[in-house]
Amino acid sequence: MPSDIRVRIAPSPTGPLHIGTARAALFNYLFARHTGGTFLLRLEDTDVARSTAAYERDILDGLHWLGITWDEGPGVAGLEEAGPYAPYRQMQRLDTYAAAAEELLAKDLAYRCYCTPDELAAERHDREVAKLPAAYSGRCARLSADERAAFEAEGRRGAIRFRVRPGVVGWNDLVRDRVEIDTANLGGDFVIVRADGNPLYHFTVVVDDAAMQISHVIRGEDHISNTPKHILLFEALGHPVPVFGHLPLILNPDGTKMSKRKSQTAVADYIAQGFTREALVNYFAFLGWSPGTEDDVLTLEEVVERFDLEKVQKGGARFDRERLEWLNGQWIRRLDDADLVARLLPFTDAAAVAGQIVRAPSEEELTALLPLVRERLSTLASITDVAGFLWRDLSPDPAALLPKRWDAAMTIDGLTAAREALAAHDPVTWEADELEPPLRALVEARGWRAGDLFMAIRMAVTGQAATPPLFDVLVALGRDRTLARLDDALAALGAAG
RNA sequence: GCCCCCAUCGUCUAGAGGCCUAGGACGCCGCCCUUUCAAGGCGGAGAUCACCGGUUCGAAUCCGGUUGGGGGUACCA
Repeated sequence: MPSDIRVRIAPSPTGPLHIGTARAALFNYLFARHTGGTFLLRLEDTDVARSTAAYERDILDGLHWLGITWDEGPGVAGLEEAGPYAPYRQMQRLDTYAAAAEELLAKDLAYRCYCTPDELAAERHDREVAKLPAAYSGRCARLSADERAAFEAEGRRGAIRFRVRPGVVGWNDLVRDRVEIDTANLGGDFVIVRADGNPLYHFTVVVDDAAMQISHVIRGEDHISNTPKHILLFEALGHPVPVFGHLPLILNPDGTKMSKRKSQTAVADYIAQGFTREALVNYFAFLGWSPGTEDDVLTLEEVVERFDLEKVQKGGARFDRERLEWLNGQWIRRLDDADLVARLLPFTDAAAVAGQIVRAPSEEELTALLPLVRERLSTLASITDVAGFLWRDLSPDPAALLPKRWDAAMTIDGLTAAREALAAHDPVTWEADELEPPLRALVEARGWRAGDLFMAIRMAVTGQAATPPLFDVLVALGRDRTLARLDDALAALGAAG
C-alpha cells in the first residue's frame, strides 16, 4: 500500500559528510522504508561562501556508500535529477523563495529591516549589558512609507524579517511528546532574506518542505528551538504543519555535541580507516535506537523491518569507537570470501603506494590468506598489521629476536636446529600439518618448550610477537623466504654476539 | 543571562506500576582452548535506576521540586 509519508535529508555542502548528518539521513531512510514512504534528498547550498562542489560530492557519495538511497534528489554525483518537485538544490529554487517572500511582504507578515550589522551588534551588546535576553528590538517593524523611502534612497536594500506573533507554539514531537515554546523567547522578528537577496535557512527549509509535501521532519535535537519558527512560517505560508521528530544528538566522549575538534566526524575518514558500511550503519542505528530485543548485529534490511521512531531514545548518546570496532570485526567475520577480498584489496594497494609494504598482494594471495587473517581484523586497514610481514622486508633487531626465557646463545642454537630441520623438509610437502611434526620432534629431542622455539621462529620470520598461527605463516612465506629470514636472523644474532 | 531538552552499570541500551534481589552488549578482570595474537566458550566485578518529596497495597517505571548534563540563543545551516 503506497504511503503519503514523505521525509527528507537536507544536507548543507559546507563540509564533508558528518556522522550526525549520516545518522539523521539513516533515521529518515529507516522511517521511510519501514512505512513505505518516500525519502528525498535536498541540497541546502544557500551559504554560497562556504558551499563547494567537492563537499557535495563527498556527502552524496558517502550516503550512497552507506547504502542510504533516496527516491527523489538532485542531479549530482553521477545521478539524474529525479522526482516531481525538482529542482532539489536550493540555489536553483531562488525564485520560489523570492515569490514566497513577496507573498509574506504583501500580507504584511514580513517587513523590510534596514538595520546594519553594526547597529544590530550594538543593540545586541546593549541588551547583554542590561542582562536582557538577546532579541531584535523591532525598530524597523513599523516604518512608514516615507521612512522606508529614505533608507532606500541611502542605498540600503534591507533584509526581510518575519513578524513573530505573540503566543505559544506547540507540537507533538514523535520522540519527546508535547513541546511548547512561547514565541516571546524566539529572539524577536527574525531575518528570512538577507539584504543581498539571499534567503536564509529558516525560510528556505520551510518553503521547500511545504513545496515538496514533506509530512515528517526528522532531525537532530539541536533544531528543537528552531521548530517554533518553522511552524510559524508554515502557518504564514498557509501550509499544513508537518509532524516533527527530534533525534537525540551524537555526543563526543565527554558528553558535548559531537565536533570535529573532539572526535573524528567525517564519514570519509571512517571509510579510509577500513570500517565497513554494515558496521557503520549498524552502529549508527543503535545510537539512540534499539529493537527492544537482545540482537546487536543487524543488517540494514533487518533494521528497516524493526525500526520504530517511538522507540528512539530521548537522551544523547556518546560515540564509542571501541564498540564500533567490535561491530566492525563482527561484520568482517560475516562477509563472504570474495566480498572481503574485494574490500581488502584497496587497502593493501594503498599501503603499497604509501610505502608501508613493498609489494601489494594479488587477489588470489589474499583469498588464500583469509583463514589466517579474518578473525584478527578489526578494520580492513589492519590487514597490514596482521599480515604485513609477508609483503615487507625485515631488518632483524637482535634484542627483539629473543623469546622471554631464551638468551642469545640459546636462540641461536634453537634457530639453527630449526633451520636445519626445515631445510631438510621435503619442499613438496611444505604444508602446515607437515611442518609441525618435525619441529615438535626437535623440541622433544632437545627438551625445550615448544612455545619458546616457536616464538623464536615467529620473531625471526615475521619480526612480530603476535601473528597468525606459525605453521600457516611459514607456508604463506614459502620455503625460500622462510629459510632466508632464518639466516638473516641468525646473522643478526651472530653479529650481536 | 534567557529559552528548551534530557537523566538506568565507565559506554550503548532493555525496561511502558508488581515478571527487577534491574537483563543484554562493548570495555575491563579471571578461567578454558592454545605455539603467540586473535576468535570462540565459561565465569566475575560493575547501576542503592541522579537526589528529595508525593501518588499507590506496590515505582526504575506516574506527578512535583532540586541537582547535574546537554542544546539553542546569527543578515550560518
